[in-house]
Amino acid sequence: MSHSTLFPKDSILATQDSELDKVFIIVDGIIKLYQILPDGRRQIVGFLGPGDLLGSIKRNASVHSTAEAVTDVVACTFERSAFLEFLQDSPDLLFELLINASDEIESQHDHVILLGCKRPHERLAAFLLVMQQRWPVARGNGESAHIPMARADIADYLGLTVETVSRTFTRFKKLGFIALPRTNLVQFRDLAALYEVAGLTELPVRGISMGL
Amino acid sequence: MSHSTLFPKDSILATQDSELDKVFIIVDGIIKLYQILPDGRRQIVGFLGPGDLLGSIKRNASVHSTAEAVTDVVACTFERSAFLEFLQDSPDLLFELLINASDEIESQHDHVILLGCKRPHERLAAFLLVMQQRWPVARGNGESAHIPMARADIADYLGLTVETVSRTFTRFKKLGFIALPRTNLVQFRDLAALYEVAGLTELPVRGISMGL
DNA sequence: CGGGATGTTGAGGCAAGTCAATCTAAGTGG
DNA sequence: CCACTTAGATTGACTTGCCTCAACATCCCG
Repeated sequence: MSHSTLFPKDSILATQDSELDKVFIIVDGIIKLYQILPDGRRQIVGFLGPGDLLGSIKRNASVHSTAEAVTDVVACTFERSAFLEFLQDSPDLLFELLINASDEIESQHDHVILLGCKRPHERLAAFLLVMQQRWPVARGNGESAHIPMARADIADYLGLTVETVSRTFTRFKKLGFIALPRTNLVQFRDLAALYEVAGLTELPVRGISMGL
Repeated sequence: MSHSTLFPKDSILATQDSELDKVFIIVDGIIKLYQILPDGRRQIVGFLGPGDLLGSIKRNASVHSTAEAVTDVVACTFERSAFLEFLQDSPDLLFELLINASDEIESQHDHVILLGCKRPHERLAAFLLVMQQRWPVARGNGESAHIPMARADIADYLGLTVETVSRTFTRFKKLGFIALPRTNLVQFRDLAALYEVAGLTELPVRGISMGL
């Protein structure tokens, strides 16, 4: 009924505006969901990780975003038709999915607010804090987060340029908020300050994400 | 089990971060959903109109956005508990809601893309075109749209200032794309040009919106 | 017919984008 | 194992589009 598949880094799991007759549950790795405008501008609408769901529930299964593996990804693959049949027989799961979809709508609202009225340093601070909580990784001595995506990905997610993202990282370093032993390893030196900058008192607790 | 209520213009149907034990189905009028940051910045995350649904499905029914009537609103009101019971007994409706939630996620993706990488005139053009299709109103001689919300609402929805919105309206007038007999009546003079500017070939067809 | 709220227009500043150069890290092949 | 290559990240100089601030116009509503 389902089987596990390995998608190597940079491989495409689904393409913008094309049919997709599969539903994936991410087991390991990170996926980015993005759309590209005709002139090349790109917006990443979200990231998916272990436990998250990728695929359209709708009958006409056209997918609106491209899903690309940021790291090697292991995903559990279902045929969409089989997945839908299974759904028909278990209203509990159906309800569960609806709850998750509600959570996803809230997450997208957060993203809209981030893009609509926050400044670059607020955006990056919020991003780093969410990354830290969402996919905990092997930690060093203090609190730290592994950032699997490239600066360009962060930029396209936050609605900024790579240069601005890079400068903001440097600013955070100079302010003593973080340390950057490697480009993709953030060590938190002053979490309180980051929460302050991000305009958050606590991080929202949400269920699994649904990517489509 | 349910009853119709009139909410006068500017009245609040739900408040950010407070409990809401009701579920509304909008019968008439327009509602704006927004969040306000501690320092007063506001982002409108969406508008709801006839047929759209307002309220949380989750058990812990905390609402994350404020819902305010842009015009006089007539809404069909359900107790959330009763609504949930009714849902339990009709998996078809449950599935229907899941489809609508998927649509809503796509709409929010569109909004994210608009805020993340589009320029002011592209944002306004897209907004006007969506408004025209979404809630068709009594039309004049040519194609036109009634815009019930104030400039400040449009600005906060598009992530711009009122000044920029106003200037962009003026620009569209001068370019002959639209005419503005009244501030809230847009007559389309060159739809093709607006589609071009908005970067759209066709408008996405979506089901009802779900506001939470 | 006021008067306050809303919308428009103008002038100027600045934050973030653009362009360009440098630095770093990770491969790749001899 | 080390030189070479290349992609990614950082830093700097410059530009500009949108925001800010301010004045004025217009529209409602009492």
